[in-house]
Amino acid sequence: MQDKRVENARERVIESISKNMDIYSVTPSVGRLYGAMFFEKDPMTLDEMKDKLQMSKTSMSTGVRTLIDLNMVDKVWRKGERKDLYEVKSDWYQTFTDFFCIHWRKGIEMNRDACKESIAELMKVMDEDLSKEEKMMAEADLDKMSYALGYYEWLNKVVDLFESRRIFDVIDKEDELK
Amino acid sequence: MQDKRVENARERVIESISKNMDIYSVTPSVGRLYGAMFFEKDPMTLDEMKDKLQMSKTSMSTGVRTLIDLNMVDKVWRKGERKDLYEVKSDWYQTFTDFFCIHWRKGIEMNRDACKESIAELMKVMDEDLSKEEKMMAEADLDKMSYALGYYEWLNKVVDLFESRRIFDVIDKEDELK
DNA sequence: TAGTTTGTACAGTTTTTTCTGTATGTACTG
DNA sequence: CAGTACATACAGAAAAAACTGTACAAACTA
Repeated sequence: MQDKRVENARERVIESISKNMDIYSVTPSVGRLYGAMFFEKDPMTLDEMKDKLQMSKTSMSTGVRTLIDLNMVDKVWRKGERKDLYEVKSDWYQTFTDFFCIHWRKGIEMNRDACKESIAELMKVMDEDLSKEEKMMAEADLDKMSYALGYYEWLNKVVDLFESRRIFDVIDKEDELK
Repeated sequence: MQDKRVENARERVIESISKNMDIYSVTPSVGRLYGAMFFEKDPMTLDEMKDKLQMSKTSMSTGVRTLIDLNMVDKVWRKGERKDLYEVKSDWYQTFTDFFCIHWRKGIEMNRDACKESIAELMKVMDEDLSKEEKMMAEADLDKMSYALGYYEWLNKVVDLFESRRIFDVIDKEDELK
C-alpha cells in the first residue's frame, strides 16, 4: 500500500525540529539529522543516515560528532555489528538542561573572571593619584563591573537550579502528572 | 597623564563580553559593540561607535539594529541632538529573560503545532485499515510525538516562570540582598 | 527654497562556514 | 597474512555571512 500520510506526519515534525534547533546553535542540516534519528526505531549507522538525508557520509560523521559533543546523541554498541551505531538521548529534559548549563556556565565564568581581575586592577589604581576625570572614570567602571558581577552570581544560581534538578520541584515534568 | 591601566581594565571586560555573546547568537563584532556601549557614560552615536571600533558606519548601523531587535539596546532621544543616540538597556536580568523567553517560546510553539497536527493526522490514519507494520510505525511515532508534547508543555512553564518574574522568588537578585 | 547632515539600502568583496570526494589509517574477516 | 569494510582527516568547492563604500532618501538648517 502507498499511504504517504504516516511518512508526511513524521516529516512535518522533523522539519519543525530542524528549523528550531537554532536555539542549540546547530545548523538545520544537523537538526534534520537529529530529527531523523529521533524517529528511527533502532540506532542508526552513518550509511543509513546518508541514505535517509541524501548527504555525504562525511557530513553525517561530522554531524553526529557535533550532536555527541552537545550530549544529544549516544554511540551505542551492539553485538556482531561492525558499524558504529548512534541514537538520540531519550531524556529531553536532561538534554535541555545540560546544554544551557554548560554554555551559560562557561560564559559566566569567563566574564566573572574578567570582571574580578579588572576590579582588582581599578581598586589599586584608585589609591594612586590620578587626574580628577580619570578617577571618575575608574569609579564609573567599577560600578558597572560590580553590577555585572551581581548579575553573574544570580545567573550562576539559576544554572545551579537546573543542574541540581531542583527545577523539577518548581516545575513538574508533564509525564509525572498522571 | 598616560596611565593605560583604566583603559585596559575596561577593555578586558569588553573583550570577554564580546566572546561570550554567542549565547545570544551574536557575532563577536556585535558583542564588542555592546560592550563598548555598556561602558560608555552617555548614549552613543553611530559615528562615535565607528570611531571606537574602527569599523564602517554601515556595520554600526546594522549592529545596533541587531541589538535593538534583541531588546538589548534602546534608541534614546535628546533635545537638540540631530544624530540618533543609543544606549544599553540597564536591566540585564530583564535582557536575559526577554531573550530566552522569546526564542524558546517561538521554538516551542512551532514544534508543538507540528506535533499536534501530525498526531491528529496519525490518529485518523489509525482508524483505517493499514498493514500491520504501518500501524506499528504510526503507533511508535505517536508515542514519540506525545513525549515531545509533554516536554514542550514543561518548557512552556519554565518560560512562564521567567516571564512572570516568579523566578526572582526562587532565585533572589543579588543586588536585593544587601 | 537650496544646501547639509544623517541613517540605511544595496551591490560587491572578503571572510567564514558548510559540504563533498578522495585518501588514509584502523579494525575486522578469512 | 592479504583483503575488505569502516570512520574520519584533509583539501577543495560551494554556500552563507560579515563587512565595506557608494548612493540615495529623509530630516534638518538657514
